Amino acid sequence: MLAMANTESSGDTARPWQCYNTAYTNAKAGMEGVDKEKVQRIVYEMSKGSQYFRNEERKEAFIREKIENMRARCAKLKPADLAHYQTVADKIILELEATRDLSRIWVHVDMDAFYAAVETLSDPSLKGKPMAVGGMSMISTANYEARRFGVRAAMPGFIARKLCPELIFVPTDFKKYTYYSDLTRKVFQKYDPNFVAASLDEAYLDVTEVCKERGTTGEEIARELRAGVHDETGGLTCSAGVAPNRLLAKVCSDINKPNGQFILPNDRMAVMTFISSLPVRKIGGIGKVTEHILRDALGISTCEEILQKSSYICALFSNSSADFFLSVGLAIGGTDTPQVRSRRSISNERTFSATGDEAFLFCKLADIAEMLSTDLQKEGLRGRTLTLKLKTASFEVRTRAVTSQKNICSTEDIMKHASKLLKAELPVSLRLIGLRLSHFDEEKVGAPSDPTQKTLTDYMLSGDALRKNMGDQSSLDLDPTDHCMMHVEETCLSKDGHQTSCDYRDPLDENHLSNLDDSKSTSGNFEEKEEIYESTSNANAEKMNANDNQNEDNVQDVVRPLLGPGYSFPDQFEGSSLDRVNSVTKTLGDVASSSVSQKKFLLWVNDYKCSICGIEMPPSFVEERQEHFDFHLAEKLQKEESGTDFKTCVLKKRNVPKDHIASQRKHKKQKPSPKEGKHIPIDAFFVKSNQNF
DNA sequence: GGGCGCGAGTTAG
DNA sequence: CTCACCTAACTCGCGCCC
Repeated sequence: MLAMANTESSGDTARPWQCYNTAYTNAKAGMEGVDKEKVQRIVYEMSKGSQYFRNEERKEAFIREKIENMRARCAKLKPADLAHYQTVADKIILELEATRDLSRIWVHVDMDAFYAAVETLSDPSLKGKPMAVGGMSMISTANYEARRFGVRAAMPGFIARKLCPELIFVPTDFKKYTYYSDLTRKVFQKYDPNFVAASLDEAYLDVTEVCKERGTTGEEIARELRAGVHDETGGLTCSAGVAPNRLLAKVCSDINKPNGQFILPNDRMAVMTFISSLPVRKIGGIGKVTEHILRDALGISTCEEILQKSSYICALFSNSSADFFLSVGLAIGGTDTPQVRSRRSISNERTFSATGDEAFLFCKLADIAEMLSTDLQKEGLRGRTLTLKLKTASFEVRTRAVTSQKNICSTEDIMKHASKLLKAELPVSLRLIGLRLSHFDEEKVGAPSDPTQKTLTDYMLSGDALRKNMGDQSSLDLDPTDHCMMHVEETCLSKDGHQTSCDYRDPLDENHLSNLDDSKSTSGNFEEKEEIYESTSNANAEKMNANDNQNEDNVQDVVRPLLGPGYSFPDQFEGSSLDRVNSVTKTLGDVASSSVSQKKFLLWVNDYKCSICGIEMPPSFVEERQEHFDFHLAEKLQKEESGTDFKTCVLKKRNVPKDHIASQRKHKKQKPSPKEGKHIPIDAFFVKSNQNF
């Protein structure tokens, strides 16, 4: 964050890096004694000039402006206003104080450099050497040896290597961490059967009862528990914080990291002394932006100062924010029995090298839709609001949402809405696409969310990161689903999920047209909905299966005749074999649904626009080959093929009675199809193997 | 003026 | 040799509609 006061002459000239602070230039456990200035300088040198850096600057400027506004508002406050806000603050403080509960003993357990420690356990030769779990583009965790160089989680690997050239990179192995996490949880269970798992390597335990039963202290319990974790896991260490509430316990577990513990007694005086000198940044929920705002707008750095400036807090922030800040100042946190909060949304996103190739983007979108659908089915969730997230080549993030009348969960339904949203943004050059589903079906509320950490790790598991870190070969056998949460009953579960989802989706499909009409009349969200029709004819599906075994020799042999003269063929498809053709005939569709092993092949058709291998085809191309599009790719096919080395092909086909099309067209803004009735336009379809172009 | 939908921003690891 | 900065879930505030 910018250390300089906003109005002062900028220090850019002398030491520009001092102004460039990212999340990971902040001190973390194990980073004491790090040459912070040197780290900052290197991070700055590596970053400056990049699109990422420019975007960071843009964000910073925005925050500075926000702070400037707040300062202006502060300056305008008259003594009478301040007196008013002081009474408001005092009232809130009294109310909060009344809720203070010092009767519970909470323990926050945090594994030390968890992923790195697990990796060292399975490969002892790593011991004592600086090591990071992750790859060149992102690091998940660094061990303590590496942290001494300033390397830490959420830092891009190439910067980490610059900071520490000796750094050993170990790829993420989620399965392993889940296994060890389960071992630690077995230990937690003994002290609090209702413990709250915050992530794979963190948990909160209410040990009040255990302490009573055994007539012992939180300190003793923490010691015993840590020893238990160490034994059970065969050598992993953890740190613990013992305090009267979860907010404090979390802060405390960080104090004597690694392999240590800190106890804050259940005594108001002790608690207040502890909190008063604590920097606000140490509090969970206060990140770099909030820290910046508190410091530069209000001159607040420690928790004590929150209370001292409580009138300003109430004057500047919303009720809920003010409540939060004041409770932090009072060191009041959660002490209740953990209410298992059901998740509110579920999402999936992927980063790739920035491109404006629409075919590629739709292909990515389909991948993400499928992954999201898989996750939804795993959890048995359906939701109404779909949000598309985009990150442009310049790192600007956009989100676009739609809320539909019915709950959705299938890949098709997701794509139906997602492709609309994406289409509206074209043309754009993107480096990330994500999809989120929220607004869940009420009947399914209460499903406990899996607190498993799915953050940096997931990125490491995604094809993109793997590809970057390893050769093409190795990513072939990496099916991301392999690494996903290992429920023991996974297979049965996912089957059930599938079944149920089909059960309720199929009737909807039958009513598809009327559904569309309904939602159209009741909601303005789907103006162009009429474009999309699906048809999943069983006859066609069977036809396809009958021809399932057909083999093709070469991508080029299939595609070249379709391209006709005048189109060049990208080199990278040279010699690719079409060994997994699974459609009826040698049509475009076949090519599309084929896994072109090792090589990415992509075909996209949309409103008479068609591109093959990134080459855009003229409208006549599709028109001339109309018969080739007359096929369906049944979902069945996807299911059968999932788990093989290629992903999926989604086809949206317009296949409705002529008169219906005509009536729909009336509402359409775009120009009607040139040969109405004869044509069967296809909305979009995609294919991919696991490779980059 | 409450509820809802959407978009942006924040946090954590 | 070079290149390379993530992902999930939440919260807040605004604008719209009844």
